[in-house]
Amino acid sequence: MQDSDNLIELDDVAQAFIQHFGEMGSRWGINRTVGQMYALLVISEHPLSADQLAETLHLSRSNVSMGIKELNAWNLLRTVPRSGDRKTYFTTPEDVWEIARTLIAEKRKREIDPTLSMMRNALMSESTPGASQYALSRIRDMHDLIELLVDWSDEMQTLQSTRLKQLFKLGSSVNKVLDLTDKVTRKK
Amino acid sequence: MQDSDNLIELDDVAQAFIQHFGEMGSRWGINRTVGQMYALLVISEHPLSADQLAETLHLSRSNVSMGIKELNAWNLLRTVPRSGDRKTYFTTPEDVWEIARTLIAEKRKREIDPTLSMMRNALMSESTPGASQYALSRIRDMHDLIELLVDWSDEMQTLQSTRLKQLFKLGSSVNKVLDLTDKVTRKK
DNA sequence: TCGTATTTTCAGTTATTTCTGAAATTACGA
DNA sequence: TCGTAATTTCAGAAATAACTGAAAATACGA
Repeated sequence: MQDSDNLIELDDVAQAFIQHFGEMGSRWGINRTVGQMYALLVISEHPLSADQLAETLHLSRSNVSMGIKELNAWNLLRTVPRSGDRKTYFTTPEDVWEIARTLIAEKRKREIDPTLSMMRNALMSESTPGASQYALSRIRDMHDLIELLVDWSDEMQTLQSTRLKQLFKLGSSVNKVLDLTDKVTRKK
Repeated sequence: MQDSDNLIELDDVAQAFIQHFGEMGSRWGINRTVGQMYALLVISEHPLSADQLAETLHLSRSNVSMGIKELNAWNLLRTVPRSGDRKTYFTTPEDVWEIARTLIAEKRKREIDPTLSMMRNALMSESTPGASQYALSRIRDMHDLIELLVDWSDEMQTLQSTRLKQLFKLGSSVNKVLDLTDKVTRKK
């Protein structure tokens, strides 16, 4: 079957959603077309083929191919095979919490870990003569803050979505719980 | 005093730190030179003039000017006037937690709020005929998740740094506290 | 295994962003 | 208030990123 892909019809809401993801793409560090592709896949009830993505979004087939590569590198796609059809169809995870987890993990890998390790490195060479003590202390502050957040985020990744939801809903009233914990654990 | 700015000497650690921020800049959605400028200011013990930034980092004066404008738009700079000197000198907040708070607030404003409001809009027009129910439900899921995180983040912003540190250190053992809270508050 | 539908690659083009020098503007000390 | 140091603006140049079509590679059904 070579060209019987049915073109996807986009209603106004879909149109706006896709366009927005395209425009925000640059701010989020992905390119326009990749943003649009993901947006379309998210709101599409059925898996789509690369051709359908290209046609619907008016992109070249090769552009879509690279976009898929990119999204795969981010672990953001699910592939759906169809028996008797050579094409591969793509969709996104149903659960938005799963998507969020993936995004956080991948962003961390790309945007944070390299920086952490660079800073760790700088702090190791503390012996290096000539390195400003002030600079090192700023770097240490930064390193420690980021490490704290990253470790915390790792632990959150292990919690179930329902638990996470509960925790986030709690918000700053955690404060009170902490007060309580303070008194209970009685760390001076 | 027109050209007696003393050039800043960069030791190896400083060099690596600055270069890294330059390279990561693109991933973080800022440009190379702005990243370098901020890195230098962070690890610099004393405030620096625009000329010093330009000289030290080998940037044109006009580029530095635009960089400062950008960093100001992000609320990431402190301006230090010097009596008897027309130049303005720049530095960053000392407290890395303050910097983090600012970054989070500004990123949210630029990268999340617009999306939230677009989605809210889509959900309002629920009456709009022709809009796919499936799409709307995915948008609602996404909206609710992001709103939850954003609201939580807002509340965190109100906590003191020490409290935040405590909370993040607690990590997933919050789980246990939650169990406890569950039992205490006895919400079915 | 063969033939072809499907996907990927990549060199070249187009679009976008970043950076610069020169000119205009601002603002401060004398 | 004047003169000039300091800063900003901006049009064009340079660098980077995104996108395309054509050709190569892959892989699946028959």
